[in-house]
Parts: sequence; structure tokens; C-alpha cells
Amino acid sequence: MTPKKRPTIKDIALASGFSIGTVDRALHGRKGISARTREKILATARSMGYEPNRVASALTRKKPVVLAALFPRELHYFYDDVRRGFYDAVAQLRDFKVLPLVREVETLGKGEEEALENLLEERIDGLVLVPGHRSRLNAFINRFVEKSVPVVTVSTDAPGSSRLSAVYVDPWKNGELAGELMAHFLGGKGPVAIMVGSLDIEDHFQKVQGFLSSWTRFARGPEPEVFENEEDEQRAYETTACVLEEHPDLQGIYVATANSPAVCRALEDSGFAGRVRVITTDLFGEMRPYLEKGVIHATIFQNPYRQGFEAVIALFRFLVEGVVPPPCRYLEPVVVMRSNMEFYIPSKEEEKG
Amino acid sequence: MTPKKRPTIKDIALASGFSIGTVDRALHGRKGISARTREKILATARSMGYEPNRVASALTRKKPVVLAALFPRELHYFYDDVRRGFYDAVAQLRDFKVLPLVREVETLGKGEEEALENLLEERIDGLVLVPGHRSRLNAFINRFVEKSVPVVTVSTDAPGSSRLSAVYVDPWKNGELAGELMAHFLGGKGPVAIMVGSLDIEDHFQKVQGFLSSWTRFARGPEPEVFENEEDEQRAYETTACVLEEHPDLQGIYVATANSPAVCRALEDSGFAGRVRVITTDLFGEMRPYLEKGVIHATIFQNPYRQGFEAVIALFRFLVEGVVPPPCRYLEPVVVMRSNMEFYIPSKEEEKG
DNA sequence: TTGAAAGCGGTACCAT
DNA sequence: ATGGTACCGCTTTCAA
Repeated sequence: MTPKKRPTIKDIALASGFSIGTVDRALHGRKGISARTREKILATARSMGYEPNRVASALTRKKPVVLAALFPRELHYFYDDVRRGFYDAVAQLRDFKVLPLVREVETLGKGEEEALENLLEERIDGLVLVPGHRSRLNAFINRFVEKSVPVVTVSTDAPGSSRLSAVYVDPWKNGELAGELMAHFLGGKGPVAIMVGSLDIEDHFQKVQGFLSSWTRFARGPEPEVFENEEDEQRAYETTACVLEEHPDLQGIYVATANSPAVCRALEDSGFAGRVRVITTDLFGEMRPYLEKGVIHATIFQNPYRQGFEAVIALFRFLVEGVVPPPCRYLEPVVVMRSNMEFYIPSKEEEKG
Repeated sequence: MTPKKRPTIKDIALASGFSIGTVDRALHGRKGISARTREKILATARSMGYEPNRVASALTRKKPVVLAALFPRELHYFYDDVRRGFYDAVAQLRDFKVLPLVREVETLGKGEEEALENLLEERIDGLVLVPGHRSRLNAFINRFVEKSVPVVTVSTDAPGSSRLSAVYVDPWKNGELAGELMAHFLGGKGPVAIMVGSLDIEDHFQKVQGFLSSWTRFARGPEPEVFENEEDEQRAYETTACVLEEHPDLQGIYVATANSPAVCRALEDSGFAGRVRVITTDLFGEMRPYLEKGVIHATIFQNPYRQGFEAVIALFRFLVEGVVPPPCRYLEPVVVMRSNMEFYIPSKEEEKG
């Protein structure tokens, strides 16, 4: 029993009676071939169970596949990891002639238009984008797509645009998981407060809704009150201090955005640290001591590294294999506590193919 | 500015004044080359920053890389996923001429010797093994390694053997995470019971120790009592019923092995379901309703799919790139609750490179 | 010990 | 519209 090696275009050429050049034309729907022969060749290819060899095709690829990316520098802890994931994935695809082209803006939401305008001039094959806003960049995204440069967003979606896919953690799920955890932590009893950047930001709003949905399912007691801090450290601190003063019976705080250190400081300064259950979002170095001291009891990790990594993979497969990714690739939100945080910080990872 | 394409062996040949054949000999330490020229070539290669192109080398590889595996059929829910991970990884490496060769035993720990004896006859390049025992198979593993067939264990380790690597979730960490979670669920108050297969099994023992270590750190109150059920459903049920009767004030149960459904039934039959906090191990279809009903509050997922997947990747990289994996590749234990279980059941996954 | 050349499975270009 | 062929970067004979 021969291991019946898989058929190559040469085999198809032989079987169909055409040359490999023609077979290639048929297989890739190139021009310069009659419909008749294309059909015939496609039929034999199918009957022989032909599958292209990506390795061979990569080897012979003339122009490199340039994958561009636009990342913010701030917040370092998050976007640095996204960027590492991006670079690692590209590095892994190096032998497939994939090249990175990374641009940066200083802060999320600032100067993206200009950077994108610049990128539109470049010869790129795909784009990974961290959109500073869920719709403001739609026109730009669409211009890339019209130039047949597929765009994959990361960290959030741009649902109104024609982006190919979005790789991120569903904020609703994120909040839902936090809510369930909080309910279990408190045995279903509150009161609980929610700290968020701004309810006008869709992702923040979704997290709050998700939290409330599972909180109301798993817990009784008063509806959690929501406090907006505009992503400002000072305000986060003050709001927390204020809430604690007014509600000394507060049992839990859910911090839906990245301001947890300020909240923790307020807790410590008010003497509530460790007594109030705190569930936060994301994970970065500054949070470590608070997890160790038990000020933060758990945090929901969004795996920025993998977001960057998977965005690249999705683009690559789309570009060279024609595999269309799902419109939304939701990554798993992960519950991180003291005993498993070492797995996620300083965050290292590895996949390979 | 040319994108200065990376050097190939041809470039090295040109630069060093030897032929590509000789360059290849030098690069791979093959015989039939003088030490002098090898050194010279290696030097120029280094100075030019040469890195081999895995795609090209895969394309030209004569014999396929055969990765063998030996999996148990039982417990389906776990080893089926390991197997899927194995197959998916191999499929992804298909174009690199990687072929699978899978053998099975009916039950973990039964007939492995015979199956391995058989595998020793085959021409294989690497082996993924689920060892039914942490030392009993050492002699076999060593025989493979002596034939220069690297072995990677999955789901547990065989530390006394010369296995190349072990991919699994550190059982101690696993228990530690469960213990921390339980402590938070109960506000640090017990009593708590631990259900385990047998303390004679190292992995079970480790889970218990891990649980106790974090329980004592985060909680006060009595030391949890440990009950062995010999992996027997009936015993698991009876033990649970018994414990509940004797300790109606029981607050939590940690099920360190796969017998959670029996424990859940006992809880329901005794009317304690939902009142007692239950943290289990692994995740399979039968557990879903218990998570939904709130009988199980959380479970620690060990990602069998990824265990199988990563074992393949480690073997491949070792065999074709010479990358030596760490002796132990600990995967992250994951906290799964009702609102995130959909991500892990029926368990789907994907990586790519 | 070393060099030359034939592929591996595709792609792309040049003839026809 | 089709066939032929050089070539991608490396491995592996086969000569020299």
C-alpha cells in the first residue's frame, strides 16, 4: 500500500492532458483560458482531491506579502502586547515571505487619520488596525478595502465599515463574566459599584450591561450603581474615595477599564482594601502588587498578545489561502487571580505552524 | 533603500567561494567536509546573518516526518480533544511533509506496553504519548529516545524518563487556582471537602496539595477533609451523600478529578445543590447542565486540545529546526463558569502559521 | 573533500 | 488560448 502522495499540479496536468501552465490558470481563475478547459481541469483536480501546497507556493511567490499595522503607543501595557503578538506572528510567517510595516500613533484616537492617509500611499497587502473609535475611521477602512487591502481591527470592532474581521474580546461577555464572578464572591449580596470610563463609549457601555445582566441573574440586592471617571486617574481615585465614604457597606467594585491602580490606592487609603471585593479588567505590572496583597481579587484578562497574533493569521490566510474569517473573532476573557497571574504577566506566548 | 533580502545558501556559497553543496554540508554538520572549510563557511554565514528558510527545506525534504501518537480512548471527553489537537496540528504542518500515525488503547493505563512495542517497529520520527503512569512506561520511552525518536508526554509527565518534554497543566497550580477561587467564593469560611480519585496517584495528590496551600493562605477555618473515590462513579456518589449527611454545614466541595456528575447528582438528591459551592475539574458535555443550573459554580479547564496541539508543534520544531523545548511546558489552567463555558465546549480552536 | 545538477511543487513569463 | 521553461531556496545524489 503506497501512501498515495497527494496530487500536484503536474499530476493534474498529466491526467487532464493540459500543461501545468494551463492548470495553474484554471486553478487560480486567471485569464487566458477557455471556460471549457477550465471546467475540465477543475473537475479532474476535484476528482483527484487536489489541494495546493502552500509551502511551494510561498517559495515561488514573487512579491512579499506586506502586512501593515497601526497601533497606539498608549496604553503601553495593552498595545505593546498587541504589537508583540503582531510581530511574533509575522516573524513566524517570515519564510512565507510575509513582511511587517508598522506605524504608530502616540495615543489611541489621536492622529489616526493622518497615519492612515500615509499608509494608503504604501504598497501593502493587509492592515491590522486598532481603531480609536468604532465608526470615525470607517471611511478610511473602506478606502483600504476598496484598494483591496483587507483590514482587521483589533481590541474593538468597526462594525459600520467593510473591515474583513475584528479580533477582540466581546465587551458584553467580559462584563458578564465579571458579574458572575462578583456574584459568587459575594454570595449574591451587594451593594456593588461599577467604575467605568464613559458610558458613551460603546465598549464600556457593553461591559456594564454584561455585568448587570449576570449580576441580576446570580445575585439579589440593589442594582449596582455606575460611576464614570472619564479614564482619568485622579477622578477614579476621588470617585472611589467618595463612594466608599458614602457607602461604607459597599461589598464589591467592578472596574471595567484600566484605572484599577487608582481605585486600589483609594481603597488602601480609606482602609477598605481587602474587605471590598475588587474585580478589574486587563493586567499589567502595576496591578501585580495589588493582586498579591489581595486588594484586587480577580481581573478579566483580554489577551492582547493573542489579539495581535490572530489578526495576522487571519489576514495571511485570507490573502494567500482565500480563507474568509468570521466577521467577529471573539477571544476568551480569562479570569486571572493571584495564583494564575504568572501565566499572563509579563505575557509570553507561542504558537506555530 | 533595497529591502536587503535575507541571504540564501547561494549567497553564502558566492561569498565564501565554495559551492552550495559544501555550504549545505557545513551548515548541517554533515560529513565529507574539512574542518577548515566548515569553519570558514560557518563564519561567513554568521557574518551575513544567515537563517535557513524552513519553507524551502520542507519542500525538498525527501522522507516525510512521521509523528506518532498513542492515546487512550477513555475518557473520551478529554483524550478526544487531545487527539483533535494532535490531528489539527499535524494537518497544519501537512505541507511541511508531516504525517500522523495514531495508535490507541482502550483505557488509560491498559495495554500501553504492547502498543508501544508495536510502535517501536514503525519508522517514526517522534512520539506523542499519554502515559498511563508517571514511571511505569519509562523503559519504553527510553527505548524510543535511544532510537533517537523524541517523546513528548501529554496530560501528565514521565519525569524519570528521557522524554523530550511534557505538555500539561501543572496539577499543583490547578489545585492552587481552585483553592483560591473557593476561598473567595466562601469569604474564607469552610468547611470544605475535597473529592479525589486516589492520593496514591501523584497528580491527584498534587492537586490536593495545591488546593490546600492556597486555601490555607486565603481562608481560615478547618483544614478541608479529603475523600478518595478510586475514580468510581458509585463511590463518588455515595461518598458525597455521606459527607453531606454528616456535615450539613458543608460550604464547598472541590472535585479534583472527572467524577463531578456523580457528585452533582448526590448534591441534587440531598437537596444541597446550589447551596454548596462546587468547583470541579475539566469540562465535558455532561457537566453543562450542572453549570447552567448552578450546581457547579466553576470548573478548572485543562485545555486538552491545546495539549495535543502543542505537543506536535514542540516535536516538529525539535525535529526540523533543532529547537529544544523546555522539559515541562505548563499550560494555563482556566477558570470556566457559566458565562464563559461556551468558549471551551464543545471545544474548538485554531492557530496557524 | 568538493562541485555540479536534478528535483520538490508551484508561479510567471515567454513563445506559439 | 495554450505549452514550455526558468526559478524560488534547499537537499541530495552523482561525479570529479
